Amino acid sequence: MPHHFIRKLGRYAPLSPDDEETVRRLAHETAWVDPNRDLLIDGAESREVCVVLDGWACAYKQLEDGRRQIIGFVMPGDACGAAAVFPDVVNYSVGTLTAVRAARIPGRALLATAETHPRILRAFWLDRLAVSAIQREWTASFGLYTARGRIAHLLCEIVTRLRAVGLADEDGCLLPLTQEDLGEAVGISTVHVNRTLQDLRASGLIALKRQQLVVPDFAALRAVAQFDGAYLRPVRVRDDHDRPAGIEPLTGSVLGSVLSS
Amino acid sequence: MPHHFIRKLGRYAPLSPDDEETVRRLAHETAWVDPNRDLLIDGAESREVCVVLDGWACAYKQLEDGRRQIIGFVMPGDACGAAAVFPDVVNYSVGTLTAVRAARIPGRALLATAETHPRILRAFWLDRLAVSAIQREWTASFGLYTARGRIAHLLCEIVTRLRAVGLADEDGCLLPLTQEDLGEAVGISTVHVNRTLQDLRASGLIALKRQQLVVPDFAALRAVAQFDGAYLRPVRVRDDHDRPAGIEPLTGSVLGSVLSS
DNA sequence: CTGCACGATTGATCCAGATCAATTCGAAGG
DNA sequence: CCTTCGAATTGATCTGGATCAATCGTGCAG
Repeated sequence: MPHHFIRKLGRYAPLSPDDEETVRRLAHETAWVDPNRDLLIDGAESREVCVVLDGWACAYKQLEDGRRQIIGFVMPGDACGAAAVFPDVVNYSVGTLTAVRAARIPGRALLATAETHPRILRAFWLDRLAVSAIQREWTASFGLYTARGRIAHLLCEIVTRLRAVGLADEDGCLLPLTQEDLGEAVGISTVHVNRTLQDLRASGLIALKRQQLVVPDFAALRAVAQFDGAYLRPVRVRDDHDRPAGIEPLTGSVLGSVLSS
Repeated sequence: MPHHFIRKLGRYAPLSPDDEETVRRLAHETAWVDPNRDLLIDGAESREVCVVLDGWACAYKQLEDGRRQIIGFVMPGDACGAAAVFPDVVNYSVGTLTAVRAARIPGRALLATAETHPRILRAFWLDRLAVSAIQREWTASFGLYTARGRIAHLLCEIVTRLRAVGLADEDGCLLPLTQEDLGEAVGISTVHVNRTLQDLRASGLIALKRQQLVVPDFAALRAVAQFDGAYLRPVRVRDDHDRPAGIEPLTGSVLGSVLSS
């Protein structure tokens, strides 16, 4: 079984066999969680990072009246919780959408590993930055596009992210979301999600049967969504020989002192 | 003249006089920038952090057809650019809304400082985390609330953030935004912004004349916006004596190795 | 096989907000 | 005082999407 978390991290920094083994050990203890359970609860203090290895979850905020807004999807290989490094109170929840196999990594263990495996930490941080970029993209998508565009945009994001972990092939992927989930994510009613999907289907942009999403012409869907996947591509960091004179790799003890303040 | 950047950082970590002096020196070289100029351009590579000391700017994304979406405001004391630590290509622009006094801190200088002044780095990071939290909040606000709620929510955010740097008093603040700016921020047409503001005024929730925003009853406005400012409050990080046994402050060289990969 | 439950689908109606088109106001400059 | 220009305001009309209310389809437990 491919390890989606390792594969994901590997996109951000080249991991040595030792790095990979270390990550595998960090996330070794896994457990299956039922659909519709919370992995992380709004307002709770979290000292560990939760890694989803299989299945889908979502970050969301919920109102007293029951309405909820999904603010991001957590897919195989994705991590969530605790701002990743600082023990902190999170101000959103993370709930499973399907059955999920998850690993909990104590912040302490992650930090200890960071000490000795800088590439792991780097990959982890870059992944967090990618999450921020996605969040910005959602904001823009909400403000600028109509239902059609928003859904198309979301589907582009999902396919692109799944491809990164090898869970989507050229022309589609598994999409274990109900139309209600989609609606809560893009901020439109279930009924309208249904009609919008029909519209996209009629335009030949997607096919969606059972939980199989097929995108016959990704470029066409991208055009509708005005989707530019650049924000999802791992940042290129220049090699050492490419670094301008004067910028030296730092060597002091930084992260530790920051945490202990 | 109060130094808003220092004041802002001081909220996240107690800064020693030396820390403060160091920040002051880092951000010493400032320049005034006209309104409607870009501090940061979408797609450009950035190796420095830009700190706004006075005036307002905004992060935004722009479409070919000219429409733009503001994805966040940059107010006195706020920093932007380059994911703060990693030299990187940014996928959004930052433009001034008013005249702005800004300082550019080379990533290199910031990192060197981080080495010797952990509290500064910590404050800086926590500030970045707060920005992420705000972004999540915007996503939720867009999906869940109607124009009235979104604008109320935005005003609550603005007042709360300005209070943190001493630029808002109990009952209001300066709001140097046009109705068009507001519209681009909450994803509503200018005309409707106008009508919504009138509505809020009629409800006695706000008064807005020239650029002065008055909020006679903040609690009432919060209620309309379902605004919970917890996400803007600096995270409490426990003191050393409060740390559970086994969690030691780390001391290895982490950040540097990460950057040099 | 039958009933059940949940998700997808459809139809009809209603409304928040967009869009288009003026008009008014206010501050700065001549 | 008069002009000008950007921003605020107002009115009229149009539409994307919400809402309410069924109905249909399908996998599943008894």
